[in-house]
Amino acid sequence: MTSAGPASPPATARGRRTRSALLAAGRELFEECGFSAVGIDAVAQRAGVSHGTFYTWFDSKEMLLREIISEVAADIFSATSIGSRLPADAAYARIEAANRSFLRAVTRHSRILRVLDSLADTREDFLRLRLEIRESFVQRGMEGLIRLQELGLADPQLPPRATASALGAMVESFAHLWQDPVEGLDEAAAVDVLTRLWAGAIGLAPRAWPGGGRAGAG
Amino acid sequence: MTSAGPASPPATARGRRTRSALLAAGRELFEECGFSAVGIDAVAQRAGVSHGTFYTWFDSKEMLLREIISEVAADIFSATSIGSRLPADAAYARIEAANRSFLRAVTRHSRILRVLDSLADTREDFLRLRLEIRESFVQRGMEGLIRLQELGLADPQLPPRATASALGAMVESFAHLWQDPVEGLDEAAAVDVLTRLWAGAIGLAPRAWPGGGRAGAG
Amino acid sequence: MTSAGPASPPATARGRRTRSALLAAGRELFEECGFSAVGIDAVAQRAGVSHGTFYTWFDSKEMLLREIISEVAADIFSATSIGSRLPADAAYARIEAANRSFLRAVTRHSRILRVLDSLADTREDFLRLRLEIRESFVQRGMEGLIRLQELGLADPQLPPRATASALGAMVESFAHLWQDPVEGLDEAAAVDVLTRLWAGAIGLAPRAWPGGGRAGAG
Amino acid sequence: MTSAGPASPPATARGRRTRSALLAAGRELFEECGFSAVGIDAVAQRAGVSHGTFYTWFDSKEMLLREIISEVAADIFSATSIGSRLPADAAYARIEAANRSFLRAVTRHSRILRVLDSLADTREDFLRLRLEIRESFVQRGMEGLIRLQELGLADPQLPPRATASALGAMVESFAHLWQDPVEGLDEAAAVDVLTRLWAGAIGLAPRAWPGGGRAGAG
DNA sequence: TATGAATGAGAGTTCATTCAT
DNA sequence: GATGAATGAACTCTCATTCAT
Repeated sequence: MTSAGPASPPATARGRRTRSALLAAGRELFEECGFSAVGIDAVAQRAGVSHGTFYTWFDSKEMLLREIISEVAADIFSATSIGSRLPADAAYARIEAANRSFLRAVTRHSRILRVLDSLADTREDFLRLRLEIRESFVQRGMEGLIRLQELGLADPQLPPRATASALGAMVESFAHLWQDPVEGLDEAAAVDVLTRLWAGAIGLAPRAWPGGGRAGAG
Repeated sequence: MTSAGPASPPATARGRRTRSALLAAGRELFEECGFSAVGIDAVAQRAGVSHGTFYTWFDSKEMLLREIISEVAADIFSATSIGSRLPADAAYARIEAANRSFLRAVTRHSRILRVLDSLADTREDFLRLRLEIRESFVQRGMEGLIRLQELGLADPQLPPRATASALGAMVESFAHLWQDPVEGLDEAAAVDVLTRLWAGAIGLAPRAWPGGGRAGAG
Repeated sequence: MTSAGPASPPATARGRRTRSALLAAGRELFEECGFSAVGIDAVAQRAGVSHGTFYTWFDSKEMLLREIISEVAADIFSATSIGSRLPADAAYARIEAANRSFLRAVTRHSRILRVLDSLADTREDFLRLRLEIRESFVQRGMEGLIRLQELGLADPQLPPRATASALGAMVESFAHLWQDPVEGLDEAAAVDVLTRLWAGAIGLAPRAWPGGGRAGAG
Repeated sequence: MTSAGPASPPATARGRRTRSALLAAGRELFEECGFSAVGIDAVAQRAGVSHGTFYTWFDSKEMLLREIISEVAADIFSATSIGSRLPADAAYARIEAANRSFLRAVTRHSRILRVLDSLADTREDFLRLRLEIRESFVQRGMEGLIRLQELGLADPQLPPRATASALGAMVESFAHLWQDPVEGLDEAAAVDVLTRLWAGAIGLAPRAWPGGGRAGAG
C-alpha cells in the first residue's frame, strides 16, 4: 500500500477540518468529472477555502488523489479480509459471502476506482496501486480455489491464479456495469447470479451446492 | 457506431498518405501516453508534418481519437460476428471459438480500448461508443445461452443478459490483465481456461463438453 | 487615387471571370463580416474556386480590399463631380443636388466604407484613401461656399474648409446612420432635411431659398 | 450601458494596482494599434506583468475593451448632462456650451471611440454601446430643438430626431477629423464654427443670436 | 491557370504551482 | 494557517501565405 503523506500533518483542529474538507471535495469532484478535468480552484472552492490553502495541505493534485485512493483501498481490503469464518464444507456460502462484500465495496467506490483506472493506464505507480486493490480479492479467491481443488471439490485442471484473476475481474466488472440497479437486478439477485457463475465455473462439486446440485442442466 | 468524418476527404495520394500517417501516429501516442497527455504537436511531429497540417485533416484531437476508435470498433465487430458455423451440438467448441476471437481482438486493441475507457468515464458519447463495442460480444453470448437453455443444456435459472454481461466482462478484463504472456499462459491456454470457466459457469451439460464431461470435480 | 494592381493582369476570358468572381465575393464578405473576420478560404469558396487560386490573382487579402475600394472611390468621385450645371443663382438647388448624389453614393457603399474606416484607424495608407474619398465632396462644398460668400449670399465669417468638412461629415454620417429607411424618412425627405440644415448653417440668404426664405423662425 | 464586470474584484491594493495597469495598458495599445492587432502578451508586457496575470483580472480581451469603453461612456455621459442651467432665452449660449463639452469629450476619447466604431460594424453588442454613447448628446439636442420650435425660435419644419442626429454627427465627426489643431483652428474657433453652423441650421431666430443676428448674409 | 496540401508564426486561454503578505 | 496575486509553460486551434503538381 503506497503511503501518501500530507505536505505536513495538521497540528490544529482547524487544520484537520480544512484538510478533511479538501479531501472530501476532491473525492466528490474526481468522481463527478475525472482527474484531469478537476482544477485546484474547484477543489478549494468546494472545500470553502482559498486557492492557495490547498498547497498548505497537499503537495500536488496527484497527491490528493493518492490519499483519497488510500482510503478506498483500505476499505476494500477490509471488505475482502473479513468473514470466512464459515465451516470449511460451506464452500458455496463462503464464495457467496466473499462476492457480496466485494461487490458492495466496489460498487461503493465504483467511480473513484474508474478514475484510478484511467491513470493506471499510463502511470506505473497508479497501476501498481490498482493491482494491489484487486489483488486482495484475487488472492483470497485463489486460496479458496486451491483448497477446494485439494479437497477434490473443484476442477483440478484450472490454474488457480488465472482462474481467480478471471473470476475476480468478472465480479469487479459487473459491479461497474451495474452502477444503478440496472437490468432489474437487486443486490441479492446480482450476488446470486455471480455466485452461481463462479461456483459453476470452478466446477464446484454438486454436494457443495445449496440443495445439493444445480437445477436443470443436463 | 458514431461516424467520424474528416474535415474533408483527401483528394490526392499525398493527402491520403499524410492522413494515414497522422492516424497511425495518433494511435501510437494515445496508446503510449493516454489521450490528454498527447499534444497535437507530438502527433504531427511523429507523422513528420507540421502541426498546422494536423488541422488540414482533423477538426480536433477528439475527432482523431474517434476515428481511430471507429477502426477498432469495426475490427472487433467483425471478430465477434464471424464463425459460429459449427454444428448446433458443438456448444463447447462454439464458445471456445467465440472466446478465442474476442480475446484476440481485445488483446490486439487493449491499450486503445483503455484510453477509450478513461474517456467513457466522464463523457457520455464515448461511453456509448464503449458500450457498443462490448455489446456485440455480449449479444452473441446471450443468444447462445438462451438457445442452450431452451435445449436443456444450460442452467435455466441464469438471467441471460446479466450472465452474458458478466462472462463477457470476464473475458475482456482477462485480455487486459493478460497484456503480455503474463502468468505463463499462452493464448491457447488462456482460451482453454476461459472457456472451461464459461462452460462451467452456465452449467453446460456434461455431454456437451469435450470428452463428455468435466474431469475431477465431485 | 491609389492604384491597386493585380498580381498579374488576366490574359484570358476565364481569368477575367475568376478575378471578377473573387472581387465580388470579397466585397460581399467584407460587407457582411468586416475585414479581419473574412478568411481567404471563404472568399475563394464563395467565388467557386479553390483556395490557392486566390493568390493567382491577388497578392494578399489587403490588396483585394484595396481594389474593391478603388471601385467604390471611383463611383463616389463620379457622383460628386457631375451636375452643378445649374444657373449660378440657384444655390439652394445646387446644394440639394450635391447632397442627393452624395447621400446616394455613400448609402450605396455604406458598409464597405465602414470597413475602410476601421482600417483607416491604424493604417496610414488606408487613412489617406479614406480622406481622398471624402475630399471630393468637401472640396466641392468648399468651392461653393466661397463663391456664395463672395456673392454675399453666405455668412462671410465661416472658414470655408472647416465648414465644408463639418457639413460634409454631417451628410456622410447621416448616410451611415440612415442605413435603411430608419426614422421614417425616405430619400427625398432626408435630402430635404440635410439641405435645409446645410443652407441654414451657411446662412444662405433668404432670397436664395426656394419660396424666398425660411418658414417660421422669427 | 453594458456592465463589464471583472473576473473578480481585486481584494488587495496590489490587485487594484495591477488591474489598473492592465486597463491603462490596454487603452493605450488599443488606441495605437486597434483591437485585433493587440495581443494579450503586449498588454501584459506594457503593464509589467506576465501574460497569465491578465486572466486573473479579465476574462478575455473583449471584456477588457468593454470595461475601457464603460469608462469612456461614463465620461461622455457626464459631459453631456451637466450645464444647461443658463436662462431659457440664452439658446445660442446653451448650444455653444453643449457643443464645447461634447467636442472636448469626443476629442479626449477620439481614438478609442474609433476602435469601438470598427467593432460596432460587425458586432451587434458593440453597435448598441456605440449608439448609446451618441444618444445622450442627440437626445439633448433634440429636446433643445423641440423647445425652441415650440417657442417659435427655430424652424418648425425640421423633424427633431433626424435633425439632432445629423447635427450631432456633424460635431462628433468634426472632433475626429480635428484630431490635432489641424486646419489652424483652436478649440475656441472650432466651437464657434460648429455653433454658428448649428444655430443657422436650425434657423435660430436672429434675436437669439449673440449680437442680435448673423453678420453679412443677405 | 488552377489545385489543394503544407506551413508555422501567433492567437487566446488554462491551470498547477509559488510566494509575499 | 490562510490568502490571493502572480507566474509561465503548455495547450488547442486559426489563417495568410507558399508551392509542387
